[in-house]
Amino acid sequence: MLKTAKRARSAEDKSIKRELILSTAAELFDIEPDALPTAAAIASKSGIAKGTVYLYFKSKEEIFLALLEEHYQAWFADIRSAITADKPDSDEIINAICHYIESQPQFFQLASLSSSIIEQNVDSEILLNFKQRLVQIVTSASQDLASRLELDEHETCAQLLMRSYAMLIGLWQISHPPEKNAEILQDPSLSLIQPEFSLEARDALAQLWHGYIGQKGSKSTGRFWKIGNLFAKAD
Amino acid sequence: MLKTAKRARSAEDKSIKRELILSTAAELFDIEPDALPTAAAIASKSGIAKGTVYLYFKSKEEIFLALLEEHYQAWFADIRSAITADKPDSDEIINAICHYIESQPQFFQLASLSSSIIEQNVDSEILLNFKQRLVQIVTSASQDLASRLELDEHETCAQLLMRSYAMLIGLWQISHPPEKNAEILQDPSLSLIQPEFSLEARDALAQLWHGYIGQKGSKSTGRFWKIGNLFAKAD
Amino acid sequence: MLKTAKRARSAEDKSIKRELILSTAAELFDIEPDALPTAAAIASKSGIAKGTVYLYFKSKEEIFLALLEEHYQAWFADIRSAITADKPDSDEIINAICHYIESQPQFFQLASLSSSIIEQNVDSEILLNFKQRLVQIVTSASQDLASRLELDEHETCAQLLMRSYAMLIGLWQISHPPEKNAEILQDPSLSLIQPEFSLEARDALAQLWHGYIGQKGSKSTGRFWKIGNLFAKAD
Amino acid sequence: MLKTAKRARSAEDKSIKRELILSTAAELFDIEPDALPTAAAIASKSGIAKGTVYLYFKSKEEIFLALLEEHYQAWFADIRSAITADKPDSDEIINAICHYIESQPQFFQLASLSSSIIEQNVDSEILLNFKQRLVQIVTSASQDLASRLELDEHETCAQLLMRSYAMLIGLWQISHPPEKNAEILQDPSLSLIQPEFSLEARDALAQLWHGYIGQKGSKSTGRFWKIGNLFAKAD
DNA sequence: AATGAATGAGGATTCATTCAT
DNA sequence: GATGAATGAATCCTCATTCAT
Repeated sequence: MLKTAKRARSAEDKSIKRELILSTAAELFDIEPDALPTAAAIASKSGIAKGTVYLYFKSKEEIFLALLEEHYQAWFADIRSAITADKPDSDEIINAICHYIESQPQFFQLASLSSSIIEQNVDSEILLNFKQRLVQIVTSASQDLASRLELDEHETCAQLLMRSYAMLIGLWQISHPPEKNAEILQDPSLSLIQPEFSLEARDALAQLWHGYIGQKGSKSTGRFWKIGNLFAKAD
Repeated sequence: MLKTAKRARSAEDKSIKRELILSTAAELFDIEPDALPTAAAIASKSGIAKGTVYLYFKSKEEIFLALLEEHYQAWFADIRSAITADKPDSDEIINAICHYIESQPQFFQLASLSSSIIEQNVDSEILLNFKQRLVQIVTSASQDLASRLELDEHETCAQLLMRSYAMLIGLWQISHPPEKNAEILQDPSLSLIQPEFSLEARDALAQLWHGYIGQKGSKSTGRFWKIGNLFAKAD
Repeated sequence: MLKTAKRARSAEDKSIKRELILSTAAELFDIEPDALPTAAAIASKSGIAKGTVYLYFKSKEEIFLALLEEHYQAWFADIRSAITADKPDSDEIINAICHYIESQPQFFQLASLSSSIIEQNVDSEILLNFKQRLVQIVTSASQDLASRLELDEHETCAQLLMRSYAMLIGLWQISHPPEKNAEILQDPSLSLIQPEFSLEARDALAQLWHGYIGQKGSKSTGRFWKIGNLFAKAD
Repeated sequence: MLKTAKRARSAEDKSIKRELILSTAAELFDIEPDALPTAAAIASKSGIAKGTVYLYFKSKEEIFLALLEEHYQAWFADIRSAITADKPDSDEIINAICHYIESQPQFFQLASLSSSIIEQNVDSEILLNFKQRLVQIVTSASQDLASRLELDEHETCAQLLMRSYAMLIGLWQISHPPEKNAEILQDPSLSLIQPEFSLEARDALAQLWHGYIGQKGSKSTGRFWKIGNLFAKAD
């Protein structure tokens, strides 16, 4: 009993320490969001030895991959919980999608470094596992969403979510230049290629989803969807 | 190892040398597309001295910003030239958009490093100028496109192009993991979150543009557009 | 005649250009007095081509050696002209010595880089010539001073000047930390090892010269010197 | 190439390694006294990795600042220990001052680079701390010296030491041209402005201290001092 | 498990000087 | 004489990761 208790507590300790590393990494990244904090900084700020960090993560980037995974999970959870109506209209969905991104700017800031920096330095297998879990998350959310929308094809729903993600991450990168240059690039002459994220995101998503409804939904009666203003003319 | 004229006195000579640096940088980046080649490699492969590179570009990243600008220009030129019909339908436009991206994978590979790496290390003012020129390019192309489509609002057209770009860059990053991990991530279980770029891009663009037509075009007679299959129901 | 005229003007042109280089170098050094300006900066600011600079000076440091020589000349000229009285007292002499140093801070700023930086990169022969001319300047000034003081041994006078110079250059270096650190080193706790130059210089010189009078002057009647306050007790 | 204990865990081990770096830096500087050795050279000659050097010192210049501090400490210690007599005369003091400088030419060679090179590249705070410790050393030595001389004003004593230092560092720079030019500058025509250090230093110091006694000491009975030859006439 | 000392590969950039034009 | 394009040596420091303790 003692041993299990001890083991259990030890496992808990481990988990706590892991979370400590993650949260410290997150904090530091928030302070300087244009680059991943150094392993030394994470160790020192969390009060853990550098070597210890590497007992919990095989590489620095793995820390941020884990952080990113938490964000993906939280994002989809947020989407699911935000869609309260049984038959949400597109505005509701879009709001749900944007809510977490806007309230947790770290998410997309990190996601924007994913392909260029993080994935470069993560063990292939770890990355595969990460992506497979991600598929689960997306799939599960899509099924949920599809059922709420009383749609049969949850794959299409998943695809729509992925396209939304792609569009959003693209818009994020366009609209968030490195802090160092942020000020000078505020210039209004650039508004076309550097839009304000929130507005543009919602509008662009509405367009994308409208296209979806136009393509796929038109075959249906359209009753499934309470179409928001933007979509009013689509019928 | 190429030997050019000993000294570039004329503006033309200088331009040639500048292009030599750019093309060498491009070549090297093609060989290892996950990171920018080193300044030393670029110099040595061009057959010029390291210091000379810095006569033509203030930093290594500026080389790649210039390369990227060439790609943007070529892209929009390609789009404009590919749209031959007076009143192109959406398929034609989408094909035009995708053509250059597909035939010049370097373009998006580089563009994906733009915000995370290139813009970080480029002088603010240079970056501002670059972006202002980019606005010109986009604006000009939008006006051209709008006139061909007999649309009044070229701003909307520009916006649509930007959204298309955002979506495409997002899809590119999703579908192109670092070479190092490419093989293991071929796993079909990941197809949802790692689609084949070309197909997905065209389909997603169609959806986006369809949404545009649905939203904006519905006000018009719709005769302006020869809507492709995907849009068949939109009439 | 034409030729000589031309030659003369050309020689004058040359001299003008040389002076232009020197004055530009001086200006730039004033702006950032902790390091020698670059050859490129001097060329560009003076509107002369980089290569041309090297037609007038064999190395960058030679420019500053020449500038330094001008300062030495001006300094000794200033000393001689400032000592108006026929039999100057020590205060007068000390004031004369300090006047130029205080009004031309560039002089000692440059002189402080002389042994560690300038002389390192100057051709041996040039340096020898420079120093030989310097000896002339010092000797001549000493003779003048000695005669005014009605002293026979001008060598001692020269030696005294050299010691004064050594003390002053040492004090200058102690009291002028690099600009970058100047603020933080203002701390009054450091006043002992970082005195205010002007006050300390005058006081220290007085002490040194008093020592001279004590040693050498005591043999004399003392009538040669109108001893200032500081020396009042020495009689 | 020396091999020390693999890892310096204890404070003592670390101190040993730190000293290893310092002594290696000193050795290399002795070999080429006109410039600071490179970080790579120090590392390689100590048999440790480059990165390790930066565990012990934040910058290369900090190494030499530390070395300089050791010299200052040793110098003042030497002065104090060399003055054995209870009431030392000025010769004794001057000998004490000169002894270390002459036996450790590295000291002044380094000190001559201090303001122009070392202090430029050292963190402000480090430099402040260094100087504050230096004040302590000087103060403590002055008090000791003042008490031995049965003088009340140890501040004056400190000031005198500082002036002596200033004079000596100035004389050192004048009399020690860069090795590269040393030979050609041996020319006897330059003896006036390039004296032999040891002789000139002692004589100049004597003069300075004599001036001190003349100014300050004259008020006293003079019995405190066994005045050497040079001062004989001052009474 | 934890530590933190040690590693050492890795790369951009500056700038005095030269020399082809 | 003038130019300014070309050169390329020279070097510091960071930081992810390992491994002896």
